Amino acid sequence: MARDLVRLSDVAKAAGVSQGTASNVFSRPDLVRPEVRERVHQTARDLGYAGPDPRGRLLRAGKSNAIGVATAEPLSYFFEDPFARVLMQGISEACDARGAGLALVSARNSERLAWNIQSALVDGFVLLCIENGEKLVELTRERQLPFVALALGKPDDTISAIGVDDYAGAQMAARHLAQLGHRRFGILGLELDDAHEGPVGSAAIAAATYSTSRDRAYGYFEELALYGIDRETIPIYETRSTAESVRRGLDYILTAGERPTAILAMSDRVAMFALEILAERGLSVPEDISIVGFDGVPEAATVNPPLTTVVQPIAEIGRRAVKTILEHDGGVHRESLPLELLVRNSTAGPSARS
Amino acid sequence: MARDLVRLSDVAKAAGVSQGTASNVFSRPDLVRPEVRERVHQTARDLGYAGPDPRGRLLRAGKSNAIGVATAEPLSYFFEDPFARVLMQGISEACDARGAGLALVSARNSERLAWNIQSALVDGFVLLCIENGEKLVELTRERQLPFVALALGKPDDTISAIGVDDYAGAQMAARHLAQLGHRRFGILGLELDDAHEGPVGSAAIAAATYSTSRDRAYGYFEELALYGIDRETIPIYETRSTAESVRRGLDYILTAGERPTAILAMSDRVAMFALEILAERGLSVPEDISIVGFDGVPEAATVNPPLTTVVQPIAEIGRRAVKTILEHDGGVHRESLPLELLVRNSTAGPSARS
DNA sequence: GCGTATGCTTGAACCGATTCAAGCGGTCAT
DNA sequence: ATGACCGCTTGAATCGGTTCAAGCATACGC
Repeated sequence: MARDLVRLSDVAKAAGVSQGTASNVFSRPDLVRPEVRERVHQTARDLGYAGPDPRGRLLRAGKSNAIGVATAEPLSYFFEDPFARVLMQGISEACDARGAGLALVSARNSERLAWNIQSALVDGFVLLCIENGEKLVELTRERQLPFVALALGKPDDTISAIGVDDYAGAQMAARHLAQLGHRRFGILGLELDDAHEGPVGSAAIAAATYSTSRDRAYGYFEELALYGIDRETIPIYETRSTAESVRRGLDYILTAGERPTAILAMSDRVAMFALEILAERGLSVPEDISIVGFDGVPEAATVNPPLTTVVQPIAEIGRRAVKTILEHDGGVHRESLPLELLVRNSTAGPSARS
Repeated sequence: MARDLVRLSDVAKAAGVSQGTASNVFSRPDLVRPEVRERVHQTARDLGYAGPDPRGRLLRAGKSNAIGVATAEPLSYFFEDPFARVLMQGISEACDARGAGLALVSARNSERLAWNIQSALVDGFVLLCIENGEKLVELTRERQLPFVALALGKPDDTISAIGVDDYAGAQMAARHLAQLGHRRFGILGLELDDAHEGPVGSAAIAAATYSTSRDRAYGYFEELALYGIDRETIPIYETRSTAESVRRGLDYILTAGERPTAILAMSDRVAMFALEILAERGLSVPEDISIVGFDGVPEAATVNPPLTTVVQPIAEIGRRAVKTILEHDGGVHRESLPLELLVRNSTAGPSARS
């Protein structure tokens, strides 16, 4: 009924103490004589006081004791996407441990996103730069709060960021396949620029907005070059991480030249779609074709066949991000975490029939 | 560097306008003459003003434009548990649509939980009462904000709640099995009270703290009674939703009397654990034994065999919860959503060999 | 030239707490 | 008896905005 009618000053007045004392009763009880303390508590109860309003406290204290995780995807992304989920587990673990709250910030349209970022009651941001990462960084920077970018597209030394060595990871994947004896490859890539899909050449890669895709591509190329494979002969298709997009990508890759015996996928998600589609077409993995993913999401272990992939320490990235925001409060902090190749059953040597 | 040094009043002073006007420049630009507006903006830029601080606005406006989702589980629960994830998808969808923010509130120990609830900057709470639900309700009630309880243990007409008709759902499950011809059952239950596990009888069920478990049990019983099955002959084991617990439950159920031909599980999670354990023991489902779950989480469709289950409109529950908080601001709002039996492959008629 | 409508701008009140220097009564040591 | 000190309480300042009634030009109609 009577919402928020009674405030600390009302309680103080009714109990016959100063507001300062009343405040102490709730925030620093040991400073108040037990007798007075009890009287104030009783008065508060009688009046139906809801306890110190965090809004007032916030203004005074300055800190909201919560961190925000922002992305340009819809909010449900946090609960759906395998990568995001593992990341959030790391983040929430770190928040739990530090007693910090967690606010999810996002929006589809950029106007609302801007507003949400401006008005989020947090002490810092973790930025999930999946798509439209630069916009996100720009908006957050205006807020003048500490933030750390994850998987940022463009490397920008002026902002804190935590990431992985995409280049080295891609090399591991390529090396694994090359050592298995593969010589004909196809690449299922991620977005190089916003809203694009299709076959791409070296030029497009060099001009990529997102360094993640570019670095992975270069890692593949450089490693394969050691085995005498010319990058120009490798079909590469930029997908949009949807089943349909991967289907088109596979079509292209499998028919662009002589059929590859191995596929390098830039994410587990893409690799898993590819697995399904290959099965539909009667191609068996790894007998007919090998495939290696990237990311190391949990689902990759349970698909059929279990996916060989380059695993990122996803949860650890999340933990470090929180730590960075809460502790490294001052300057720029950049960190690159190691990657690891996890060989499962989606890769094998090229068989005679290929 | 210079953090938060410049405030609206500084900008106003520097630009030679009143603070009121400066405020309008940012919040209601159309009220200010373009020329002045531009001058203020320019001054703000020169001074490095970060824009109106949400803390100040919050205090004045009263609304934080965010809802909190609280539970007594650790924060990572939101990203791990299948039920919670689908629920959060519904919640986040509704928040997105209304432009509301989302804050996750939780803590393992109840002291911290209390603090987190008291200090959360939100306009209302959705309470995920999994465990320790009453404590959660009590803490939230003190805050005097609108809230709605989900899956509340004890029915309490004085609080808003959204749930499902557990009783009817359980009936559907039991009826399905009975009509298939089953006459010997075992029940894998959920918690009746905190921190308990083991075989239970009618008395314990009647005295349950959590109505969810009780209602489901009664639904099973009443329906089976129609087929002449005495509830006292049905072994029922209260599990704790872990693999080990389910293993012990299964041990009990399978050996308490003549082996059942069908198992009624009070959650998909429990049913899925049971599926694994039965497979280990060489019992095939549904040939040797049928099993039906409860909840309808997405994973239930992909296990082997796909699980017959009673599906809850989980995401819809989430959506309605948000709607209730944001719109039904005043009184108590109680709602019960319909359940549906989804027959997949974990159930069949009892075979000759059983 | 006068009254009035129009359109910005101002100044002050207010949102709900926390904090801290100063005050005050009483105790203790000398 | 005096001064130092202790423990609790007070009052006022502060946090950073928003809002609204009132004020002040300027332009307009007649």
